[in-house]
Amino acid sequence: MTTSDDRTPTRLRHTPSWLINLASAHSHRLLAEGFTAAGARGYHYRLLAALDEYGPSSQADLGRRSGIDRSDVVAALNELAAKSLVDRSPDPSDRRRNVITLTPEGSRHLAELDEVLTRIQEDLLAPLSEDERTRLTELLLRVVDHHAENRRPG
Amino acid sequence: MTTSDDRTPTRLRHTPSWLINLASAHSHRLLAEGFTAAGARGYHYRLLAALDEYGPSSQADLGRRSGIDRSDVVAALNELAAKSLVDRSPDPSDRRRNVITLTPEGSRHLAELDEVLTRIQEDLLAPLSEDERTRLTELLLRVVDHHAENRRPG
DNA sequence: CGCATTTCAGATTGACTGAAATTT
DNA sequence: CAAATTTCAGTCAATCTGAAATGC
Repeated sequence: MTTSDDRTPTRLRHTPSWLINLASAHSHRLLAEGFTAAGARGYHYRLLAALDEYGPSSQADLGRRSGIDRSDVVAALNELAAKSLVDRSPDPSDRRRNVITLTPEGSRHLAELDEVLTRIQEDLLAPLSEDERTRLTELLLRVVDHHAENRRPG
Repeated sequence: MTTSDDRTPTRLRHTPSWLINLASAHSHRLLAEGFTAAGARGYHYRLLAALDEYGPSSQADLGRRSGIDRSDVVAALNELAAKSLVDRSPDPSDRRRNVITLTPEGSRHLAELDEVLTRIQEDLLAPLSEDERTRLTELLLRVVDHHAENRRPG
């Protein structure tokens, strides 16, 4: 990123996909700073949040719920397990699977990251009023849901 | 990506940074498909658009205007020059610089990519009315401008 | 001298592909 | 047998860092 200042090509300046991308870049930078300072990255947060919300899960389920590719779930869980934030053990009821469980340290870490995330929202949406934030969220949710629906295999 | 279906962690489902990121992922995927089919990628479009709008420029200026790192400008221009979409020649008035110029083929290609981009907007914002699209654009523009301002050296 | 410009070599992150081994 | 799961070995685009060479 680093643009959309007054000299950005005008054809882009009002193009939704461009603005979304820029906004995403800003949000991404803020998140990366915050998460790095807390010793994590985006994939870690998403996996921990999914685990917290759904309880112990197989890696494939975690991937589906967090929107992370099966293959990247493996790598990110390796990192989380190395820090004892999750536990990985074979599922006795289906020996293809691992059961991933959030550890107490993992929960604590997730709480930290939740705070980071909350702080980032404030920062990211600073120029908008409460009402405007709500409207933006609602509009984005509809866009996102629309495309999510048109992309489910099942 | 691939989520925000009904099973996305609820703490994320209404989090603006998450929604922005998901929307960006969708838009990114659509753009990548469209641009790849046209034999280009994002950097190419941004450089061609900046050239079209500001006329012949140095690489450093192009980088500032398109928001692309100096170092990546070099690589992307190599690719554009190899396809004769831009011309690169030394600036006689400042021999540190190259002058990059859009060729007629480059203009034609840019027109193609503009069409792709227009089509993508339609696709991306399909679930929103005209009014809603305008509101979304306006809200995003304010967010983006806010962060752009707080990041200019000059 | 300090500064701007171009270039190269490299790293990182997020997203994704293909294929193998195992088990259902 | 077909299908699901985990894993590894890669690719790719976008972003950014550092350092060198050249010229202002």
